[in-house]
Amino acid sequence: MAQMERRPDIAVRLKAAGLRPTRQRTQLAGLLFTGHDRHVTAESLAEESARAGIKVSLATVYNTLHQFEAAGFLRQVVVDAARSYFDTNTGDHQHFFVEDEGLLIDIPGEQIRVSGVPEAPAGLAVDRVDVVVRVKRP
Amino acid sequence: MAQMERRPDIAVRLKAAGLRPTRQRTQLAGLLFTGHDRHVTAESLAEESARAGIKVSLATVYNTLHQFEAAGFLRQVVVDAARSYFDTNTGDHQHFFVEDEGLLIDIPGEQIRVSGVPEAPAGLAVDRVDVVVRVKRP
DNA sequence: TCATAGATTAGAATTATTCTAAACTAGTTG
DNA sequence: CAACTAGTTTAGAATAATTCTAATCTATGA
Ligand SMILES: [Mn+2]
Ligand SMILES: [Mn+2]
Ligand SMILES: [Zn+2]
Ligand SMILES: [Zn+2]
Repeated sequence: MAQMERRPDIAVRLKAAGLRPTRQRTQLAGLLFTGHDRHVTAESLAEESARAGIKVSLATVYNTLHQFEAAGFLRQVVVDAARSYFDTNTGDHQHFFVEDEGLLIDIPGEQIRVSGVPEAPAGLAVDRVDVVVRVKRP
Repeated sequence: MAQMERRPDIAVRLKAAGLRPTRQRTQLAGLLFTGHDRHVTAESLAEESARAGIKVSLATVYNTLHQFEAAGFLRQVVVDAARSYFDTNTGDHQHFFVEDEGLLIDIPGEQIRVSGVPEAPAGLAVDRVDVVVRVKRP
């Protein structure tokens, strides 16, 4: 869902995914998909919504994040045992993770290469290859 | 902590790490470091301990896993938002993660290569590069 | 054997997330 | 437009992994 810039467009895309363009979903999509790619947690998106004057419960933020993920608008990134991140960039790319700040930074997919991945164990197929470059203050 | 096979050896290594070789720590180390490398969760290790007749609380399992990690005997692997895995293989290697089963399988470090990792953002240094190959039933 | 710093533990607390079930609303139908 | 209803939102309860508390134990050196 690269450019979900315009509101009417948002409604169309939500419908196409079988999701009613409710006020909450439309406004959350507005935060998430207007402008550049972003990485959010349920908590961070809820806080941002509150600051933006969007009235939405935390339960709905969770529901919406999962629905957007199922629709392919978001993808989950597992880097921290404590909380889940959602990424508006669903294309092929990887991440720096700044552990102390809980901050994710994109690494373009073309830039990084993983080779020598062995064949998947019998009966299994590779779903995706995730690379996390953990960085710290030296 | 590649070979912690003998009990006397375990005590020595625990002491070297500033940890008293208590019954619980010694027995948990016996489970973890005897034989091949393994991947455990707090829950799985607690269950295994119970089956083995080791009397230890879940709180102590958590404490011990974290102390062993701090001592460099274990390392944490973040692959699942729901729970934390600990790996007795602290050397350079990567993982297959079988999502449906919650199973981790080692990929030797020499086998897999990551190239094109961009320079870390200003003020930060690369701590480690984690690769997770997520596999599924096709 | 004592003293004591360190360790264990039951149970309470915390935290992220999910669930429940009641109130609401978008979209359809008449 | 009014009525209907399936889908949605939400407060609050529930869950589950993990951590904390503070009371009881134990490894160890004197
Ligand atoms: Mn989920
Ligand atoms: Mn949790
Ligand atoms: Zn990203
Ligand atoms: Zn491993």
